[in-house]
Amino acid sequence: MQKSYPSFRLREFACLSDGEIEAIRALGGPPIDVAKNTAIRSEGSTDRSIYLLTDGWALSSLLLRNGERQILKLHLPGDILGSTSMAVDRAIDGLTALTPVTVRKVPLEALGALMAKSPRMMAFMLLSCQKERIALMDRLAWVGRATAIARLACFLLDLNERLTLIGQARDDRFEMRITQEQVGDMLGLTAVHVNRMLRELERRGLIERSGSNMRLPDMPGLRNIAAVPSRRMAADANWLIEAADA
Amino acid sequence: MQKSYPSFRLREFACLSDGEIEAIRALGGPPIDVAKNTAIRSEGSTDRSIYLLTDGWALSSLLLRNGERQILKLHLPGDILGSTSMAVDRAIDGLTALTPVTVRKVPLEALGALMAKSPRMMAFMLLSCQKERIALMDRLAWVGRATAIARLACFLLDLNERLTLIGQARDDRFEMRITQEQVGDMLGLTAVHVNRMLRELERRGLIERSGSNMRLPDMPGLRNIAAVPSRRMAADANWLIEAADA
DNA sequence: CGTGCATTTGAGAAGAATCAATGCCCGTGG
DNA sequence: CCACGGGCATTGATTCTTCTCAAATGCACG
Repeated sequence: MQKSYPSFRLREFACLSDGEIEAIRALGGPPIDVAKNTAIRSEGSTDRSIYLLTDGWALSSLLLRNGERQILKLHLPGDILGSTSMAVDRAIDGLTALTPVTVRKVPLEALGALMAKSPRMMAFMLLSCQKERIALMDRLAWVGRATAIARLACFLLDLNERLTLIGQARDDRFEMRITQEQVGDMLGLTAVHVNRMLRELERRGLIERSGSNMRLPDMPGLRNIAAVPSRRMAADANWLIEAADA
Repeated sequence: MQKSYPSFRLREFACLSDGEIEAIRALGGPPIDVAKNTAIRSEGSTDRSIYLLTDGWALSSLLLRNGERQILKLHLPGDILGSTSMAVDRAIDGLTALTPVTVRKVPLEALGALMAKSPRMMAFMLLSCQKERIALMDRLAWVGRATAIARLACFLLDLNERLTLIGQARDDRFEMRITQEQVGDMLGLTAVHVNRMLRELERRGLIERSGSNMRLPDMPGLRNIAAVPSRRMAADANWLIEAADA
């Protein structure tokens, strides 16, 4: 249970110094605990703050007029939540705690001031935003052009990879802290169909489950089903960082 | 047929001065003409330049391993193409000319230098990136949680709105410079089904077509079918711009 | 030991894909 | 001028995937 904001995501472009990482951490207000299944910030809210997710899983979602909901992203510790809202006057996406969660709030003005002072900081935010955009592109491709079982395979592979990075998965084994209905809302499927496809993956020996524990015993098999190659972002940000330094 | 890069998109956050807009225009190299259905830049290419779309329609797409393709965005004149690739070492998305197209190429280094010199310029890129991210979120929601006919309604409303902004649509009337197959690749549908749903919309009096001309005679009706409310981004970017100025 | 949420299962319906033709428009070459 | 071919749109018949509705099971928790 780490209670200080983890730096995984901040280091991904290797462009921030330790001091800068400390500065971001310092931006965050006191830790706020949010109970499971509670809104951190609701959609349409005028609270355009950004939240640093210190601990627990959260999700960002969007409501449709027909009453359906699309989950935009499953957020893990170290993620920066709600940053899209900097471009509009009301929060685009709702933020909900999936598990008990700890966040630190960063007012937009504080972020603005830091970015103004440090061009590298702004460059980091820009690269980070582009990276989120890529993640969305990938998911749009899953949802638009892959079968239910392929989407599920993509989801599990992606989740495993992200959890491994933050030490919440080992040997392709992790805890699923998300319900099948929520997975459905991420992938554009119903809970019932998610269930059937999970059982199908299990039957084929591609996953193993016991309670909320998940294991991926056959990664090549899963990758084979998944429609898209997982992409690794070896980010070479020198073109921007060096310019910002000059 | 405008051949200088249009400034619609550059003005959307009201944060760039005329001089800055001129500076962006100046970044672009000589106009490059690209024939219809030709790649501007292919997926996976090491060319990480950015392209300013001066004239014509283009699209950004992603190939899946199963041979399918997901179209990520339909680009109109004034759009900035390919900027996601700044965060990775190979181009994420392929760029293709949908009609005869004119682009101006901006090397990443030139963009980096401009952004380093002008924090407002970088702020603009950041806000613009967030806005694209929102557009992707909306589309993920259409594709994930709306029926075929609702997706089509969303698409037509969105296209009409964007075309109106650049003067290529008047009185909800515009030219569709995209095939039904391509629309399908955007919305996660087959060309056949796109056709059926278009005819259904026509039958219900929600659209009128003759050749490639499209008219939307019943906007309220279309909006009623479309699942998501169209969002307008009244961007208040003062929190960032003023900070960058200080 | 209920109570409430999540998962599981079944049966049937609906939505969209697939397969296969046909028609239409338009540019090209004879 | 007209036949021809290619790309796109249209249509029908059929199949397949996924949803819907409904009910049962299991499980955690007070």
